[in-house]
Amino acid sequence: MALAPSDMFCFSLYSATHAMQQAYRPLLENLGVTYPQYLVLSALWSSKAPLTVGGIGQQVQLDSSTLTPLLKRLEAAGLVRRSRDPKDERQVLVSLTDEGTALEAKAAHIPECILEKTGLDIETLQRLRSEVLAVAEKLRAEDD
Amino acid sequence: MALAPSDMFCFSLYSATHAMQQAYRPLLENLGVTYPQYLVLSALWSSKAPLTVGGIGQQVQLDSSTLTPLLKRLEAAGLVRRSRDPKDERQVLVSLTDEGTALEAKAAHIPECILEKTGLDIETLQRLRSEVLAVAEKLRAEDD
DNA sequence: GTCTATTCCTTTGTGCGCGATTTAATCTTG
DNA sequence: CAAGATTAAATCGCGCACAAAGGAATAGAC
Repeated sequence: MALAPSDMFCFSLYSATHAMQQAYRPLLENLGVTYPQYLVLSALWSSKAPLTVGGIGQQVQLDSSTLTPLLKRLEAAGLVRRSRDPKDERQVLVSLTDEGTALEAKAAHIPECILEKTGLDIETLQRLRSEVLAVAEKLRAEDD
Repeated sequence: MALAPSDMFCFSLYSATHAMQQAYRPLLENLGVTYPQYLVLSALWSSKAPLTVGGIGQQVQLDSSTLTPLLKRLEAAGLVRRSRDPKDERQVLVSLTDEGTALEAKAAHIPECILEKTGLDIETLQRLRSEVLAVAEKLRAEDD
């Protein structure tokens, strides 16, 4: 394709992200959720208290126009509840149902499966993660 | 969010890919194309001969169900032509119009803009690219 | 207290991205 | 050459992803 180095780097991210989601797909199919839904559930699993839509958005870097329909699908699947915060009726509190909480156990083996599929050791993965995340943050910072 | 290392790595890819597309957005807006459309055009720009839908798909790692509508939009924008290959009527040949060819010049500054936004030197970018691409290929190979 | 600005979420519209299926052309095998 | 298999695109349905616009609740300024 003869792209410039920066374009090639960006395409590698783009391409790897798709390959990564394909790797998750069969594992998540058993849980009946998509990769973005899994990210949202992960945020809820590691939070004792309910989270607002905006709070979830900060963690997964998605805005409410993406999250609202996604959360409605999770609600329709019986995994989360959505309710207005009585203290501030602008906010919507998202909490796990029993079924949503129980799903964490069924998802417990996923990270190890993914680790295996990458064929990398944890140290390399962590180094790459921090390098990639640094680029992401730099790009977002440039986005005046 | 307290993810496992492999999950954190995958999330970094996911997150960086979105940040990257946001970085391209203002640059591509001037050309009137999206990031995936830019990838398809890049493939055509560096090919002297017309490409088939499948050939483009190999380069950008997308299948025909994604490319067909994308190519129709590029055609509607007057940037490409689509025609059945007379040698093999199953295939569709995609070629650049004059306007599509001319767009390459208007896109010439993009890689340098992106390079600047990342704040990285070319060597680091190339190393990261090859590491990320290696993971992508490993994941796709695992996808029996 | 009222008026305005801000914040939070939702809605709408467009464009990916992909699994699954369909259609049409070509290849294969007997 | 005819019948079935294979290949290339297109189609359909669903779920992101995000810009832009809208509505409801709160916060701030006076």
